[in-house]
Formats: sequence, structure tokens, C-alpha cells
Amino acid sequence: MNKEKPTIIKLEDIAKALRVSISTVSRSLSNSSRVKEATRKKVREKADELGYIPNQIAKSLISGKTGVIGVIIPRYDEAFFIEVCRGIDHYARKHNYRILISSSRNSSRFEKENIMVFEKGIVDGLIISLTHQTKSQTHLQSMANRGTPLVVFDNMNEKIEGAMHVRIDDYSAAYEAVQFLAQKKSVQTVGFIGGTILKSIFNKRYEGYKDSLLSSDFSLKEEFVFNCKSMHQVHEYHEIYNFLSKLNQFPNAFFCSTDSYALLCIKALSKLGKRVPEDIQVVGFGNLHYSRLFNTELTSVSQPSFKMGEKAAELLLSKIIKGAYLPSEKIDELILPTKLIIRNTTC
Amino acid sequence: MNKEKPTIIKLEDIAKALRVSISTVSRSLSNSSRVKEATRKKVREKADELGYIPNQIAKSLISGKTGVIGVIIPRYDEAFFIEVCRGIDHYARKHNYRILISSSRNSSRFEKENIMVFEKGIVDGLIISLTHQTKSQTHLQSMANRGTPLVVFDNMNEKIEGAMHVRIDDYSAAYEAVQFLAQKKSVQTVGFIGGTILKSIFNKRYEGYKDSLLSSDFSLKEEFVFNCKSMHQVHEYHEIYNFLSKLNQFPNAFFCSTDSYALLCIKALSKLGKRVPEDIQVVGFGNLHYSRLFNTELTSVSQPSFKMGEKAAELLLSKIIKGAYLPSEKIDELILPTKLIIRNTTC
DNA sequence: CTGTTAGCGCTTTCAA
DNA sequence: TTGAAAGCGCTAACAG
Repeated sequence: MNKEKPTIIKLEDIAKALRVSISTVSRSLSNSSRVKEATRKKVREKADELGYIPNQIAKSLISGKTGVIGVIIPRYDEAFFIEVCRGIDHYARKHNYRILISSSRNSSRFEKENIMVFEKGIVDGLIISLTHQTKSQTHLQSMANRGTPLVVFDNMNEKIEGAMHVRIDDYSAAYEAVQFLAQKKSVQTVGFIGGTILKSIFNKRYEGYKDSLLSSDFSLKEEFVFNCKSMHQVHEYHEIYNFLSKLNQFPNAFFCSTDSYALLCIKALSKLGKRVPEDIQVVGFGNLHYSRLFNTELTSVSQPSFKMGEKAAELLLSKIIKGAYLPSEKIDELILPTKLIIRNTTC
Repeated sequence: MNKEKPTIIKLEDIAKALRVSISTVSRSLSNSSRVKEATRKKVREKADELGYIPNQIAKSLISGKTGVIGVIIPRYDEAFFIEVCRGIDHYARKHNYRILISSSRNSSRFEKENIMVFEKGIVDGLIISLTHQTKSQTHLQSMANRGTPLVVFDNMNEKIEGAMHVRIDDYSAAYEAVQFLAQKKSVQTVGFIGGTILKSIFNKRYEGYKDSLLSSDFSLKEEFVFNCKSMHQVHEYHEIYNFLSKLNQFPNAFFCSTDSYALLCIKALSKLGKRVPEDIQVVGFGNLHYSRLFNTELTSVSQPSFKMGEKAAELLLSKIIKGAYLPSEKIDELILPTKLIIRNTTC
């Protein structure tokens, strides 16, 4: 049979076969200077012949580096996080790094568990988006204190000393999106659909919405504001449908704090016989790719998700490799620009 | 300031502080039997006090196990793969395992690179969905020969000896979905929209479509069959729109080999003034969650993505821990059931 | 240019 | 019940 013996080849095996020392083999394989060209060649050939694969674990034990960066996101099934991961992966791979992704499932308990696993030295640094549940950040803070490279992106609560933060200006982005709506003649009222206000980014988007309305001399009507409690798409739809169906009167537009809420809102509105954008305009937040699969393409605040991942990875690797996130030690956050993309759910 | 010295505590530090040997500390911490209860307690307290965190790398070097399983998917931005990852993660976490996700970006070169990284011993096993580009599987085969636990899911080309395969019956699933359409009085012709036929699953779905048509005494019209060449959503839309706009006559229904194609198809049809399902019915494949975000909910072949991940993880961990994928050595593949979910794009 | 030796942090015999 | 020592696979300082 084809039972190759599952022997794992190590330096010693090559050394023995060639009657040279292990160090010579090691040096040859790492292209080190001080080995005779002939020996080096001989070694490499033997290594190939035997199918030698270096043991990364042993290397890591010595170097203290694993070549892996940890990523913790609140959930897998949200396109924004996946886009960020793509960005991280894209940058990391160029620098010969891998990413270890974990989901905290929106639970601070799982989040902590994941952090603890990473702390055991299997990653060289960590990129994380905090869940709304995270109250105490002491774990992350002590990680940063211990000198572990740490980048927080998207949602965060308090700042963490010694960590870097990558985010957008949620407040202003929301403010401007609502301004865009408020400036239309056809718009007198704007509603809001968001997620739990415990999550700081959602809260900021709400604040932006609110202030934008007020600055336009619109009144903020509580009955047009809704925050989903559930974290599951099917339930979210029902919550939103319920909310809308109970409205006696509709606002002229809705600003939604994610694209997903916007799509669910449109779906519910259409179920209720309202046309988008003729009767009611809708603006989302995130500009995720799936919003393009839809018949009426969504107007949305574009957030540079992929870029956010790339930047987070860049900062982290800089800290890992060069010892500093940025040349200037003063800066501890990076704010990426957003842009309102106007498509067909507004007119 | 709060500059804790970033000293990393090791067993030796605890040993010194307590004037005991390193072995005693190690034993105490691993709850080993043969340590006096008092000593054990003393050690644990000291460890806590000093903030000791075990070095997983050192442990791995000894045990030969990392507690990590590698996952390679063709792309991040396809909901199916993410669902599978969720399933893998769900099972793995219950068993104290982590997952290291990489994307092959639909390139056999990247795929090979990723495999090579994993082979260096940073994972205890590998779960992979092959890209359509993969022609030579020798790399995976030799990995399996070497005894590395390996589970292939979704797309695969030839079987790999010593690996486990988890999949659905793409042919039959497509066959039945098309039967469902063909049996309608209103349907005389069914079109097909798919991806590259180089990908075996797409090819099987196409074959199922074809045979289903033929067995219903429908003719297979080449002009109603289209395979996207691009792997990018925006381009895919244009390809599909182009294809449809050139049609002189339309089929009564389209069977699409993914949900994403189905949604793009619906979008293009609507652009062309066709109503779904009144004028043309559409069936997708995958039943992914985002298909619920849309106004007209998609009829689709439900594929147990999450379950597929769980099963893949279960088999892999069984091989890692117990030495065998399944009690019976004979079985080398697991075929999961599919189901047609009828929603509003068919009538 | 090459070999010897001492670890990396931990577990695990083998002795005491 | 504890300690000393060997060693996981590799690198790197130190000799030759």
C-alpha cells in the first residue's frame, strides 16, 4: 500500500544522512552566510529529498514570535467584520503573517476567553472589535501594559493605554447623512432605526442623527426612533416590522444605523405597501457589498471596512516588528474617512 | 506611571519565589496528583499573584499538539464559507480548539502556500474547500499520507486517500430543484445561470439541471445557459445582465447555481422589465441568510452550511484525538441532506 | 567554514 | 511528596 511512514523529518535526520552537524544543516537551510556553497546545496537537496518541513513551533519558542496575529470580532455573520478581516488578511499575508480569527459572539465572557487563549503566546498581537457587553476592559488594559501589540477597531468604550484605535467618525457620518435627507424639500421628518444603544458606535450614530435633526429645526419625534433588541436577523425583521406597522403616520425618510437594518426596513415598508424611495426614503450605514444584490440599490454611508482592516494590520505589524505603532508616539487613534454613497433608495 | 514591567512570568519565577523546584510548580499547576495539597495551593496562589500565563508554544513543542485547527476557504466574502466556518468554530470551541482561517482567494498558488504554512506544525489538522483552480492535489495527498488529519468539504476534485470528505449531493439537489420547476404547468423551459464549470460542484449542479430537463422531455437550449466567468460581484452582475438583455425570448424560469447568482439574476430581470415570479421564476442554491434581507424572499436549495462545518470539525477532532475520523474505517465521505425551500420567487 | 554547547519554557522520567 | 535532569526541534553564541 501507499503507507509512507508518517515519520517527521527533522534537522537531525538530514545531519545524520550527510554526516554533518545539525548547525550546519540549520545554517544551510536558513541561507546563512557562513556555509560553503557546496555544503549548502547538498543540504538543501537532501532536505528536499527527505521532504523536510521545519517545525514552526520550535522556531517560535526560540524567537518568541509566531507569525500569527489574533483577530476577535463580535460575530462572523456580519459583512462588515468579514470585510475588515479581509483587509487584515490582505496586509498580513504580504508580510508573511497569518490571522487567527475568533468570534466573541457578542458575549463578553467569550471575548475574555478568547483573549486569554491568545495571551498564552500563540499570537504576536491582537486586533479586536469589542462587544457592546464589554464593561470592564481591564483584561485588555493589562495585556497592553504587558507590552502586547493591540489594535482596537470599530466599537470601543474607553481608550486603552498603549493600544491603537482605528475607527471612523460615526457621529459626523450620521450627522451628514441625515443632513442630506433633511435638506430635501420633500423631507420634513426623519426616523431612525438602530441596534442596541449599549454599543457605542450605535449610540454615536444616534447622537449624530439627533443633532442633525435639531440643527435643521426638525423636531426629534420619539415615535420615529426604534432600536432593535435582538441580535438575530429573523427576529430583527419582526421587530422592525412590528414597529413600523404600529405607526399612525410615517416619517419621510429613515436613517438606519446599518445596511442590514436598512434592508430589513425596506422589506417591511414594502410589506406595508410603502414604496421606496417614492413614499419613504431610506439610508443605510456601512455600504456593504450585499446591498448591491438588491433591486433598488441602497443609499448608504460608505465605511472603508477593508481599509480599516489593512490599517489595523499595518499598525499592529509595525508595533510587532518595529516596536511602535507609528513614528509619533503621541497619536493613539486613526480616524478613517466616510462618504455618503447615493443610490436608489433616496431621491 | 502605570508602567508594569513587561516581564513575562515563567515557572522558574514562581519556583524561585517559593524555593521549590520547577517540576513541583509544573505539577501543581497541572493539578497533578503527586503534590502535597498545601504546596499545590501555595503555588497556585503565587502564580495568580504574579500573573502567570503558561506558554502555549512551549507546551505544544512537547505535546506535539497546538489546539488549533486550520481552515482554508476560497474566499471570505461568500456567505456559505462563513457559515461553514461558524459551524467549525462552534464545534471546535466546545472542545477547546481554535480555528486559524485562511483564504486561498480562489488561487491554487495561495492555496498551496497556505497549506505549506499549516504543515509547519502550527495546526493539528486541516479543513479545506478546494478552489476550482486546484488541479494537482499531491500536496494534500502527501499531507494525508503523513498522517495529518484532513477534512475536505464542499468542492473537491479527486478523492484523497486518508482524508475525509463532507459534502452534499449537488447533482441530485439540482435535479430535484429543476424537477420542481419543470412540473409546473406554466413552465416549458428552464434556463441556467452558474459559475465556472471548472468548479466541480458547479459542474454537478449543471449536470443535475441538464438531466432533469431531459428526463422531463424538455429540451436543453444552449441559449438559456450561462456561466459567469468573473469572480467579482459587480462584474458578475454585468455579465448576467448582458446575457439576459441579448435574449430574444425568455425561459419561464431560471435555476441558478448559487443564491448570489439568483439575486443578481432577479435584479437584472427587473431592470429588463420582467417580474419575478409572475413572468419568470427563479430558484437559487444555498439558502443563505442574506437572501432573507430582500423584498421577495428567494426560493432556494437549502444546504446545511453550519452543520457542514460542525460535521467537518467533529470528524477532524475525532481523528486528532481518537486517531480515526469514524468508528468504521471504510467510510470516507459524509453526504449531508439538502432541501428545497419554497419562498416567493416561484409560484 | 563547521562543530559543540547552551538554551527557548515546559513536561516527564528517574531518583531520592 | 519533591528535585534533578533530559529533551521537544530549533537557533545562536562560542570555539575551533
